[in-house]
Amino acid sequence: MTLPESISPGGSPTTADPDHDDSESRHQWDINDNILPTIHDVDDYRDWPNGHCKAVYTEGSEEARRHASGWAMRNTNNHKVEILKKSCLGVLVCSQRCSLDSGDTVHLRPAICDKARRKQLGKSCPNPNCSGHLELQPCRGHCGYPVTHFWRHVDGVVFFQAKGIHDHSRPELKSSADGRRCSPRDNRSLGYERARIARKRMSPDSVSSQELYPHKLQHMDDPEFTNPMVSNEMICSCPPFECLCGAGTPRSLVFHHQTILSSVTSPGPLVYHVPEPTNRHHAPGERPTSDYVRRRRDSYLALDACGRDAQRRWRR
DNA sequence: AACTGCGGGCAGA
DNA sequence: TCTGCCCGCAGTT
Ligand SMILES: [Zn+2]
Ligand SMILES: [Zn+2]
Repeated sequence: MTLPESISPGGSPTTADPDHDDSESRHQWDINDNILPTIHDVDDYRDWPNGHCKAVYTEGSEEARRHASGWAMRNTNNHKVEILKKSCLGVLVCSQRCSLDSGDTVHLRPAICDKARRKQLGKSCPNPNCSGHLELQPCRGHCGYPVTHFWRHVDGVVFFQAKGIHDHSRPELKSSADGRRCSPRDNRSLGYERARIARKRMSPDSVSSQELYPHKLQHMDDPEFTNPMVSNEMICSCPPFECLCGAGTPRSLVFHHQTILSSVTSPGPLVYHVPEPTNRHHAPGERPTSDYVRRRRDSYLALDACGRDAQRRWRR
């Protein structure tokens, strides 16, 4: 497979370092393999896996046993008994994409149950100063389809594999969604009681703070990954390292994304979006590290075929 | 009432 | 054949 020339920034070397120890080299298996390797060391459970990643858990992990995730994942028919498959439901957002003065935005957790989810849609935005309603921002993180999670139990170990990069913000955690479900003040239809709603404060867990980010490169597999370019306003699938400087809104980068977004008719992974020059994602004057260059290239490779399919679909 | 997993069935690639 | 997705069923929380 060949890469577009422009992915290689500034003529930097793009040879991969075979000794580099990352999750991809640690997990040489695929969830569909007939024989999975004997596992010696396992991973700590993570709420927010993102990107094409794998993990091995023990059945001692409550979350792994329940096939849990921070993302709202619903069971889907895999036509395979051994492998449980789930797909992402996305996130509930305000139709007006409102934000508080603090910059907080709405990102409620979609109900897993179809019936319950239908009831959520159309309810008023929890922001007292907003007349918007809740709508579902679907996940299109895997070739235009929802991100999928696969779970497989073999001899007491739990193999986990994810496919796709979520193109939406994180929904609130299940625990805080449960809390609101049980809270009587939230059980009424928001259409009826606007006055009381207006007095209600937004639940702190249903909003996200947009802090200022230091110049720092972060991998999407990082448990603490937060990409300001993946927000309700902006969709960017440039994988997997992005600079978090300036709260993700350096003017040129935003302009670049808007240009890209307006050139496609349907949202989805924009895998051929190649910011140019690549070191725009770095602190001014800093060269991209060879690690950055290598992993960026690898991630483009991983998404290459998938992205081509998606682009083809959109053009029709 | 909602969550979770299962599996039949259908459609499109 | 593979994948996405809809639907209903049943057991659990
Ligand atoms: Zn709103
Ligand atoms: Zn998603």
